[in-house]
Amino acid sequence: MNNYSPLRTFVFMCAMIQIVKPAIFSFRECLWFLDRGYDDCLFRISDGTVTKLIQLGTEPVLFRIREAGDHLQVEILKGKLSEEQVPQLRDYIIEWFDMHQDLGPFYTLLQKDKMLQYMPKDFEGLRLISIADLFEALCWSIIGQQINLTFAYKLKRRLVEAYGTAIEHDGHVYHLFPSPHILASLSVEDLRPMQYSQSKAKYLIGIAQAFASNQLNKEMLLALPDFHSKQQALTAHKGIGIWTANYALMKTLRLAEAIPYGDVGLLKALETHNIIKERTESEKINRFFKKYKGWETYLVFYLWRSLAAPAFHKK
DNA sequence: AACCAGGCTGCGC
DNA sequence: GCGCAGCATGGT
Repeated sequence: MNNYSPLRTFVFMCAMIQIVKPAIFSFRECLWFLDRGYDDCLFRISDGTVTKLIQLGTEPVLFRIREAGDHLQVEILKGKLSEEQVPQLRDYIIEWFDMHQDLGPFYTLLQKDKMLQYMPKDFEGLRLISIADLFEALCWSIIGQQINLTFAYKLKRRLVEAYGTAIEHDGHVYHLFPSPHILASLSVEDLRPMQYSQSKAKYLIGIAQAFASNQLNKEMLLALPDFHSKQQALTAHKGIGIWTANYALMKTLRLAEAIPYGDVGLLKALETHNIIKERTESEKINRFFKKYKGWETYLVFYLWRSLAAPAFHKK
């Protein structure tokens, strides 16, 4: 074997991965956002670490990330990684916390803005947390349509606990988001008892069927040439409007132009920062976002961050 | 107890 | 193409 690498073998056997932190990156800020008072069932935050279950091969893998000096340290708690899966998990984490971006230019823009110039200091190092799985992102945004987030997280938890693969570790249960195949086989009546509305249940099952029959997937979207065609590929499905499509394009493909227009959280934040007075001032909103070309969804994410309860706001 | 919530569809113009 | 009613259900 001429490609034998002692270091790589060592890393593999210890089931430990290290990722160097980029500049302007705060693991603490990212975890704070993930844990900002809601009850997300797809990871667990504790003592400055986050623990999550994912599926890379046939077996689920449970991993935990902690901060250690200038890098993140990833520990495998359950399951085995093949040698090819080590870099896959690395890439997954880098994508999850959007570690490739250089936030410098974004902060320069924010500093020019009287109302937002506090953000680079107060939210320093916060990254746009992504949802790598397009199916999960779409389901989550459909679940979140027109209901408050507390309730939305409850609905998600019921779905995940009923249909997602679960493993237990150290007294805690960890879940995978249910596969399209499983959700595609459900009927509306299966979801009604979980307080899903008739239409929401229908939309979710319809999207699951589109994924299960391979009419829709992330690769397909990536292959489309421009933003508009990606958006249309999504809004072609029942239950996906502009808001839902853009939310998914923001969280999964991390596209800057995927502004979730009409989002009540966004509108509220624009009001509290005196950027608009009425929620109907769409021209004003467009003009505002023009100043942030290339960083629109990052700005949306930071505006969402600004909505979090002041009690959580770090000094 | 009214009003709101990280909207969408279908209809009438 | 645009505006708007109707929807469905828990939170505050």
